[in-house]
Amino acid sequence: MDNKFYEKKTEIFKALANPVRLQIVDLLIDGEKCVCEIAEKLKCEQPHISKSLGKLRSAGLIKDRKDGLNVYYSLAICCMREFVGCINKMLDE
Amino acid sequence: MDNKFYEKKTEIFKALANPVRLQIVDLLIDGEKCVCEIAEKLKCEQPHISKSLGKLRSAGLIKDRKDGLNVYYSLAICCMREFVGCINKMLDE
DNA sequence: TTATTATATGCCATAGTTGGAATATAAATT
DNA sequence: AATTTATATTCCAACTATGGCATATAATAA
Repeated sequence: MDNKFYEKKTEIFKALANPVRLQIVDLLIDGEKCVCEIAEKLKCEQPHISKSLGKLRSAGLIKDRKDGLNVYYSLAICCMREFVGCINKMLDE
Repeated sequence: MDNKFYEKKTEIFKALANPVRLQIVDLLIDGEKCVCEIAEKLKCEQPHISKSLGKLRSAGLIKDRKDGLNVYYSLAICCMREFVGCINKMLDE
């Protein structure tokens, strides 16, 4: 199979392979949030959250919307909810 | 949320965050395969494939079945096929 | 027992990731 | 224009992953 395909796919899973970024995805499953809201809920430094969001965004998993001083992030792919749900169910066992 | 939950979940995505391991998952979507079969199809060294399978297995994504000298691996979670399908569709665009 | 075959493990240099602290940018307010 | 607030970027030391090669294990066959 083509290299580029698997490289892009790898980037997607790398973006998800971090506890803070997975928590961000879980927050966004409940609807769009701005950076400071996420930083506050996860009790993380703002630059850390900003970098985490950048990684998720450049992998194509989330999108952003600017409004004044705030930047709001939300999920960009449909199947995230289902897959995370399935993984959660698997982890329950 | 509890640390252990997100650590385990992170381990799952880390296991998937590698082009060779993603290719292995794609092969296993078509049915169980032994190590040498996978190594041959992916044109990789056997130790490399063996370590890759070990990582996928300890994350709980695949399971193994021994039969004589061979060890056959297959997918252990249901939703892998759907999620990979969705990611592939997303990458087409 | 010895040889063969399939698989797993250990070692290791290189490359990539992590998150903290300081700093930069950019929009809104005074 | 100066200040404030939200977000993004840079630098960097500590940590972790990567894959090649040699070697170990384990099952079968001769």
